[in-house]
Amino acid sequence: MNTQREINDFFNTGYKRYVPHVSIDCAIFGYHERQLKILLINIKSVEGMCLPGGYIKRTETLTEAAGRIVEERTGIKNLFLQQFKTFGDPGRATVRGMDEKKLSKIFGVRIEKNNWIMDQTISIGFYAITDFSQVKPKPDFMSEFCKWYDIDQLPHLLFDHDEMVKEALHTMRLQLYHYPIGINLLPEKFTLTEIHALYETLLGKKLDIRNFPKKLMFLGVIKKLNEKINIGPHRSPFLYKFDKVKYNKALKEGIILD
Amino acid sequence: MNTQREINDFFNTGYKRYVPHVSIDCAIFGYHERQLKILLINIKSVEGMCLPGGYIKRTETLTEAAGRIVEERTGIKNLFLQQFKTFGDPGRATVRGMDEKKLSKIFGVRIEKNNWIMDQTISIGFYAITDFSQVKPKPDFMSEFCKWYDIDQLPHLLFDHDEMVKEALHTMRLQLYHYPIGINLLPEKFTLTEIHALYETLLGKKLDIRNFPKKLMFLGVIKKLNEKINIGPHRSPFLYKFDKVKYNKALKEGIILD
DNA sequence: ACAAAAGTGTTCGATCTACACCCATGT
DNA sequence: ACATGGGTGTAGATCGAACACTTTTGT
Repeated sequence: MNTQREINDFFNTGYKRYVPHVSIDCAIFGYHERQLKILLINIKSVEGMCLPGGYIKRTETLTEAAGRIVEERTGIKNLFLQQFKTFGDPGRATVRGMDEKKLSKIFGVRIEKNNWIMDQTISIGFYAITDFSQVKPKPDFMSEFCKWYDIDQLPHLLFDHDEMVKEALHTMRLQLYHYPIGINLLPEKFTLTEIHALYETLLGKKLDIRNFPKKLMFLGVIKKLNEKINIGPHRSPFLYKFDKVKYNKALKEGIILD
Repeated sequence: MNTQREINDFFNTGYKRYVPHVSIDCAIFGYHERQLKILLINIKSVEGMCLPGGYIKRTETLTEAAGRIVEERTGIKNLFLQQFKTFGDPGRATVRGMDEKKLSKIFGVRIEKNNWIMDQTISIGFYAITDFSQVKPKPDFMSEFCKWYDIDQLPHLLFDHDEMVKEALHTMRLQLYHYPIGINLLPEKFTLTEIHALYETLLGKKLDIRNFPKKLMFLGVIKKLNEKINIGPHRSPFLYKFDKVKYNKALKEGIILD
């Protein structure tokens, strides 16, 4: 959605291609070297940031739509996506001082008060995680900025997106040991130290270095290789990789422990 | 929604009061004396059953809407309601042989192909549990039947409602020890045997009678009374009741064990 | 030899599971 | 006294948490 024509089409006839009144908002977490961030965008001429989102094409499943939205902002395909909650309280999406006149001006289209985009919207929350060092965030046509924010230095967000982030984080942390969320965040072969740092960062707490490998190996999604890597003036660590077979099984079914 | 006028209003101008393209479907579980059932309705002149559902008023929160839908079918207010998943795959709601002509005939209103009701809909799933012996199910204006079905003798359901039931059951069972779901299903004062039967039935598996009370007491949501009840030619069991304070706390926050 | 990071094993307590017998009550 | 359902305790296994020292490597 880059040309003016596409923008006009979106406002004028978008309701034919998209399901109106329903949107998807994505909490896209980014990890790299012990840092956890989240991708935020703004809305042109509106003060404040929010989660990237979009509408659902009438031909897409919800997960496909979320995947497309994530890909549009990050360029990354096939991320693991999880629906976490749907938000629809009345007034959730109102922004002070944002109306159809302002929008018309910003986007160069005549937008009426009854435009499909102006109506009440219910939003389905999805979360995903990727490696933020490999991502060049791309704003959508409605926004000027699209940037990674440190998870514990977030500004207050627009709409009900503070609550969305809270729920997304909570769900991600609950699921971390039940779904193989970690792939894509580490190189194909990685050390115990690396995956340990990853889990500590995602969970936001310390994990005992001696218990951690036991747990991971017990879950069975990673396996030790007979290979070491040279890391300079230190003992060379063994490499590990994800067990693709068990990993893909876990993606579909979750890791069931009882 | 009982008079013809209300029905006309619903099809003609319902989109003004309700959020179009979004519905709520409720898996209403019913428990009584070791039986677990679920409430199903039909759609006039359509073969097959499905979950009761409805639209969201523009002034309601999602949970309020779900509560109203549950109340309309059961007469019970203030049930514990939990959102479990949102469903929106394209084609999820198509029924063979159901079109605007047939609907027009059934409801005595002219319904055009572009009526708001005919468009693609995304549905938010909620579950609730009540005591089915206290409920006289009421069909809605679209259906002739509204009945309790035994959970393990369910027919195949319309739309994607087989999957909804599966997900609802799964979520309910996961949450059973984390939310105080059991109230409303037992008399105010109840015996260990009664609550034991309840949990076995909801979980669909045997629970050791000697370990079970320890767990429940440990969770702290019930407390033993210094009272017994006479049950005929047998030893008189003690009575228990829910600890309202801890119960309400758990309703809001969930029961956190770690 | 030293600095830096990797790697590893054991103990303790908590929790879960399995299991069988005596008690209270009304007829 | 008997039939019926109510109620209770313990031992063993498993799981999770806590904890400190030795090994490897390059300089």
